[in-house]
Amino acid sequence: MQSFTEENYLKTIYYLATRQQGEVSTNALAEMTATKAASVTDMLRKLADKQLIHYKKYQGVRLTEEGERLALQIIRRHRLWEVFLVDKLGFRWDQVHEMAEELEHIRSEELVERLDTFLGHPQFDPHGDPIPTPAGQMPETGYQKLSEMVAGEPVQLMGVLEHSTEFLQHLDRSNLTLGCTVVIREVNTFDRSVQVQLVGGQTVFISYEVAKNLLVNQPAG
Amino acid sequence: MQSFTEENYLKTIYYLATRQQGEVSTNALAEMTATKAASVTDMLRKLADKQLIHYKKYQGVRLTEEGERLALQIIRRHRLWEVFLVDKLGFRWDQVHEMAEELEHIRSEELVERLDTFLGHPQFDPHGDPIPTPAGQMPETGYQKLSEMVAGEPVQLMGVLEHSTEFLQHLDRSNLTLGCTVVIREVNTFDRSVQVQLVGGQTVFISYEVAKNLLVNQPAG
DNA sequence: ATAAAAATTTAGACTAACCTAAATTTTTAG
DNA sequence: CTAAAAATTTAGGTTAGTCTAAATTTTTAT
Ligand SMILES: [Mn+2]
Ligand SMILES: [Mn+2]
Ligand SMILES: [Mn+2]
Ligand SMILES: [Mn+2]
Repeated sequence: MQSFTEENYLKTIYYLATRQQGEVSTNALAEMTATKAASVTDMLRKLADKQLIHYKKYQGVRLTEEGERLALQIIRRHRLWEVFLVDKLGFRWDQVHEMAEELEHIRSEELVERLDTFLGHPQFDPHGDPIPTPAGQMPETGYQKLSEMVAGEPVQLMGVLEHSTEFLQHLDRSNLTLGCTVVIREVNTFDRSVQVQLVGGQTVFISYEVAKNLLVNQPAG
Repeated sequence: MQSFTEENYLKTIYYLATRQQGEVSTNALAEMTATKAASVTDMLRKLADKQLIHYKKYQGVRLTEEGERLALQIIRRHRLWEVFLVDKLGFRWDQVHEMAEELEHIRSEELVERLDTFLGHPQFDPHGDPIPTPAGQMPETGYQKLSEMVAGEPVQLMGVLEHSTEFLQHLDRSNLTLGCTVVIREVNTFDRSVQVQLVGGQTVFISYEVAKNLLVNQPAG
């Protein structure tokens, strides 16, 4: 049985590990959890004692199998609750993250499985993130960043890498909705901004900062 | 902003205050919260500092208006989540209390009001307990204990005073469901047990221990 | 009315999760 | 290959919420 805090560390270690190779550093964790490095060290020793992470002093940290299973369980709960808040209660996709941060810690296997059934076994959360399986597997998506695509291709907007209210509302104002198909008209070599055309014909300018955080796939392949 | 622990104390003070006259005692709180009297004293000083209770050393405790408002807000959340778990997720009425104990602390005004709308503004939780208003008023029910009724009257089973799994499952096995109408056939003067007849004709024997925890009203009046 | 019993508070300590400042180890740059 | 910089850990504290044991106040019973 883990505390809220321990669960949040596991989730954060998972998150950072998927965005880099090798071990996760103490400083990176301190920044993400908005605490100090000394506090992180304390917690790492505790999680290592519980066999949830591999930890050698000064060498960074990596989840054990059990630690990863727990992290994915928490992410599963987070994403299912987000689906509930959007699909059932009518919240917007930019409003749900903070509530899900609390709901993800409600501990009941049966609750989360019944919620999953109630929601119709969704595969993705409102931000396009895949929902881990009950057994603790993260589905592969094969999505690519819009910022890495070349002009000419039609792509479908599938997910976001940034979940802040500001970013999501910016997409709403640009008429960029998850699932929509766009054709890449031009990639500006100077600032790496992208110009895309929506199915309706509207042209949207997307800065590199934004394109970097948009996940797409190619409907053809 | 209160902690989980402070919220639980407020709720417990409210609960004990409605079941007796006068102030709530330190020992009663210690028993209900499964802590020790010394710990309760610490917390009472803290809640008094925050003006959530009236507290004079050795004299017991009473909620302030603000304290009562908060207590009722937490009870409102608890009962709405219980309705959600039973009506939407299909849990039985004897399974939901522990989960609601956690869910009641999720802090978002908008969440609870959207949940209320989603559930169709229910007036009662799965145990027949009235749901406080958003403004923090506890609706009056006028229900009476089955143990105080006399033979001959038809009554409707409206609520329970005991929420344990064992008690609720006992009612299920006795075919006593909320909302059902029964006629009181006999009240045994020796052990105060009650014999009632269901609409289908079945006769059920109810011990005083059980009858004391059943709330009914008289359909006529 | 007073002594014993019960209830309550105070004193002093513990744990989890955090902090700052100092010490240590690793990395980087000349 | 070393010295400075950066990262990390250790040392020593803090706060919330809990505990036990001792002191104090209130209640009860002769
Ligand atoms: Mn989220
Ligand atoms: Mn999400
Ligand atoms: Mn309950
Ligand atoms: Mn209830």
